[in-house]
Amino acid sequence: MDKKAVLALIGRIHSKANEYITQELEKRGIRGLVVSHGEILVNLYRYQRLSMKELAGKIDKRKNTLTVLVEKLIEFDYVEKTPSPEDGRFFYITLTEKGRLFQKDFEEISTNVYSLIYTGFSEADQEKLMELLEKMYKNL
Amino acid sequence: MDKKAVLALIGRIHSKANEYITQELEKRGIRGLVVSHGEILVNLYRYQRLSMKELAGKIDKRKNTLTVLVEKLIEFDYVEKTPSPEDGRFFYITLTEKGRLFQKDFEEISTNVYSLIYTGFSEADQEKLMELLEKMYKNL
DNA sequence: TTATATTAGTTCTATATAGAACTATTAGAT
DNA sequence: ATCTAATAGTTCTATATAGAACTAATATAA
Repeated sequence: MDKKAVLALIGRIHSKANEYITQELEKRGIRGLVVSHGEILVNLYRYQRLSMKELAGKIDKRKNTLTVLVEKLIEFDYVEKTPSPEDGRFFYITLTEKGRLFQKDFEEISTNVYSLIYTGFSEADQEKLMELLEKMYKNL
Repeated sequence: MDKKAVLALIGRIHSKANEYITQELEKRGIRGLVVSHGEILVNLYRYQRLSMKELAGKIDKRKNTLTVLVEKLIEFDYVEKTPSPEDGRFFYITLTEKGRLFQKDFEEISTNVYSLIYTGFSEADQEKLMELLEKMYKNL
């Protein structure tokens, strides 16, 4: 195979994986959300409370994109946004009860997608792949 | 590093690489085009004449997306579209003179981006990476 | 031969995403 | 203390992308 196809391949994996995850979300009745919304929620499961800027950093998207993504999560009642009392520029995003309710689903989907993509991969392969991709990312 | 970060990493590489390529295009005065347009042109450099459906297959995008992408390439005079005389359902996309003129630029950009991302990679690393990514893609 | 199915492509609509310009708030310099 | 910088976030606009429904043309089956 042509080694010059690696970027195309990465793009295809990216979009196929997103497609798979979106389908898994729909299977569990989570409609209208895409992977980026899921990444936001997963970060909130881990950190409980994050500002817009922190979230943007975590999921590697611009802050205006975050505004749109979080608006949707608020609309669907997964998260809420409250202004910081200490610094009027900050807004804190936290999970609602409904948001917390879906934690298990998101964890299961994550487990499923990883066991799918890593089918046939040894531990060493998984580590090697991460190592090479990290090196590639740092080159960019 | 968490092996469960591989999809996020792939997404980041994908978008960083696209960003880099778009910047390289702009440096050479090619404005308004993104990587997908470049992929179309590169396929036309190789195959000269392709139908919309064939192009969609080559760049792994839906046919309605192709319609939009090709419209832009026509608008900027990189390609032209002519109906097939044999089968009225097909349209053939071919390069214009201006399109051919930029072949060298696209090839240089491709060479540059690959020498960038593969910095510090041995031949064996490059092959291993392709092998692992192909396996991952087939799993999806 | 004619009816049906398939195929190539477009149109319409929705949306994630980003760039640019903007507001509002806080920090820093003098 | 006041002026300027920086920072957090939003709004506006543009666009790649896809799903669904559509048109037009060809292939297939009866």
